[in-house]
Amino acid sequence: MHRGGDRSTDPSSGPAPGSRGGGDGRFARGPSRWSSGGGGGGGGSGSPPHRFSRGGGGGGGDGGGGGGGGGGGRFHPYRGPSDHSGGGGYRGGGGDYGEPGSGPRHRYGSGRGDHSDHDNRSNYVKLFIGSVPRTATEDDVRPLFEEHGDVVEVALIKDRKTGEQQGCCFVKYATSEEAERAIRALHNQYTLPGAMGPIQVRYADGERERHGAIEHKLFVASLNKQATAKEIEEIFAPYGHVEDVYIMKDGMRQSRGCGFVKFSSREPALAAMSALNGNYVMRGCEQPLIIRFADPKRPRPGESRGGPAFGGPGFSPRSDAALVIRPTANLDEPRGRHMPPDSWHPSSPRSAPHQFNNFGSDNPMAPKGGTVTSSTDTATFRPQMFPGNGSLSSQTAVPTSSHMGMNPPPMAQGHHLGGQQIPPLQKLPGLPQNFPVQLQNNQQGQPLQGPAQQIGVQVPQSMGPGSFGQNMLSGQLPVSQPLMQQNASVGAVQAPSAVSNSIQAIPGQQHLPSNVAPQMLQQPVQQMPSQAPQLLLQQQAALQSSYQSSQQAIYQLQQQLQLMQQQQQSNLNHQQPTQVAEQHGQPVQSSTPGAPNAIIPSNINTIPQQATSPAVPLTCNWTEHTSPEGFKYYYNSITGESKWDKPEEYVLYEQQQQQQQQQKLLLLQQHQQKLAMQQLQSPPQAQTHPAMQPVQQIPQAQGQQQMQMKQQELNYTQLQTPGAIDPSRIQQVNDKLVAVTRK
DNA sequence: CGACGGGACGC
DNA sequence: CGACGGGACGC
Repeated sequence: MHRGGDRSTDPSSGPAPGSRGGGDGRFARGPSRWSSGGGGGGGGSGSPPHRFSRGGGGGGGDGGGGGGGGGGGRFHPYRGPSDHSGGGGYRGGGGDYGEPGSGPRHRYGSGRGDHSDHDNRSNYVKLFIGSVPRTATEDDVRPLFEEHGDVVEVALIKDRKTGEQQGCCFVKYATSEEAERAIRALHNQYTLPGAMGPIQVRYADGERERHGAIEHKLFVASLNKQATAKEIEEIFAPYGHVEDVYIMKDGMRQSRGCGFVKFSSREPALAAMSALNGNYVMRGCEQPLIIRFADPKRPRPGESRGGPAFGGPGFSPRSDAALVIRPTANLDEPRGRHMPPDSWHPSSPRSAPHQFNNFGSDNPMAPKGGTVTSSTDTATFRPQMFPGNGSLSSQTAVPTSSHMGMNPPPMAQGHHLGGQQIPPLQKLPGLPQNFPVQLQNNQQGQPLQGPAQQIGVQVPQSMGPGSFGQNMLSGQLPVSQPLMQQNASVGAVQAPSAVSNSIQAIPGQQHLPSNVAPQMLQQPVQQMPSQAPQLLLQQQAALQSSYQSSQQAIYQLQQQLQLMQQQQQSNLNHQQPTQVAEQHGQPVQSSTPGAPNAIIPSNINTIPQQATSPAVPLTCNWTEHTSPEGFKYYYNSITGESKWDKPEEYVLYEQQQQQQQQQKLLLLQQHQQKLAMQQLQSPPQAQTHPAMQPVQQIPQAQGQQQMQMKQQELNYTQLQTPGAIDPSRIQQVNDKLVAVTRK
């Protein structure tokens, strides 16, 4: 489906044949796992060479005899050096591959598998490895992968006719855990001798449906053209595991200022987008990042395979962009038609950041060579807020959709991000030069510029790879978990222990999945009475953490809700469809407040046609899916019917979900506010620094007041609308919450 | 403003 | 078996 060759027809994408000098520069570029278009970005300045000889490897280097050892003393980072039982393992060049030594699964028989046990096929996970030099031998490749699991097979792909190697190979592991580990550890991070670039490690065709079929790719624009992929990754890493970063380059291999960032799941992508889009200004840039879900790659004519046939659930979109492409039409396009395949590039009116345009971050660019520095000081991060002339007056008629709101439910996202229904921009009165908080970290002496109402806040880099991002990946919090605890647990992940775990494994940062500047790993609220700037930074970090956990937790909630939907839909017969309502102890039904909707016979779902009454459709037999081409459609699990148009029942269902979600968000965000206030109220001994006080505390105090006021107001607002909640109302409330929460 | 990576997926 | 109906980026 999506292999490197996709763009082979694009002449501009091809490198000038001779111009690259054999790629030596890239060879030395270092183990960044990120592709950076064609060119080496910052060049190999100072970055250590690819990791040929590694710790325990012994034979990692030139292969040759190294491989023959059968992995004897090979270090296995994933299970410790001493435990290598992979007996038999690999022998030199022979086709005789060892079986997974202690593999938990069935054996596949030695050598080739029969059709008789085709079941077992699925027990091996095949990876496709790209950027393998044609001259490479198995000895060159296998040791690399042995470090991350028991390699069942390495197969260099040869042209069937000519017998020439094709520059890629397959590696099979027995388990997807191993495969996943290898991908994370090796993709774009290791350059084989003679290769033009780092190896590409991904699930092979066919495996992709089982693993990693879904990509969650963000298109990111307004990047600093000097930025390296690594720096970009650091910006996004706090929101989740960044799988890949690609910087788009022009013919001269200069950055075009835009690129793609891939997450491994949707929530962190959303979280990152929500937090950064329109808010985060890279150093040297005048515009904040623009972030959207990437358009799907152009659907190539004739590619409908690659996924299960259309018509049922079970296949997955190639990109979340699908959610954006098509306006979710329940509001103004009830008879939504499906868009023709030509419209993959809807004119993309940007969700113009109505926020602040003047930020004093005209810092001189950092020297290119210094790509190592954390991007901590390379950006201005502007949390989203609304201008308030000091007093977030209650009626900040907040523009509802032109800005990247906090977290509109997925359906609403389409409106925001798709840009197809963006109302005319509302000019916000008095865009604050002084107000929102210049979140800067440049410690190089740039004073906080504005009046006293500025708070420096640290950019999210402080979290490190082991923080909540991964938490989110590893699993959702139990649905039944109370909100507060959820939130607490999110915060807990930020505990220093979680972070330091990742530290200790870093002798040289470059071998980590994601780099963390060590200095950033301090506990945000660490006690350090000595230096005022430190304290400032710590407070900043604390604020930032709060903000981030907000994002994270909220998106976890969204994820939960999605999960709940799915569960409700797929386990109709086994599950109480009313957990959500019960959880809140209050009816969420709009038209029937107080109705006993907590007791819904599950068989109501078997008669969806009659259930068109908005009364009680807490579940829905229709589920939303996305075709391989990225179009949404709807599938009825009972009738097997599928249709493009959004069924009425589903619309209602969505509205309910939205309301429920809104409730949760309100609760969560209120809690966030409390947390934030706590943080503000007890800053770590910062008061001893008179110079900092005016800057820090005045706005904080104001913020508290505002927050409290705002919270009351919000509560009120919510109380006013227990029944019919219309989407725009929800959005307004939500936006207000955003404004408050982020303060 | 801007949109996809070098080619490459065997038996 | 068979497969997408019309128009189409204009201020």
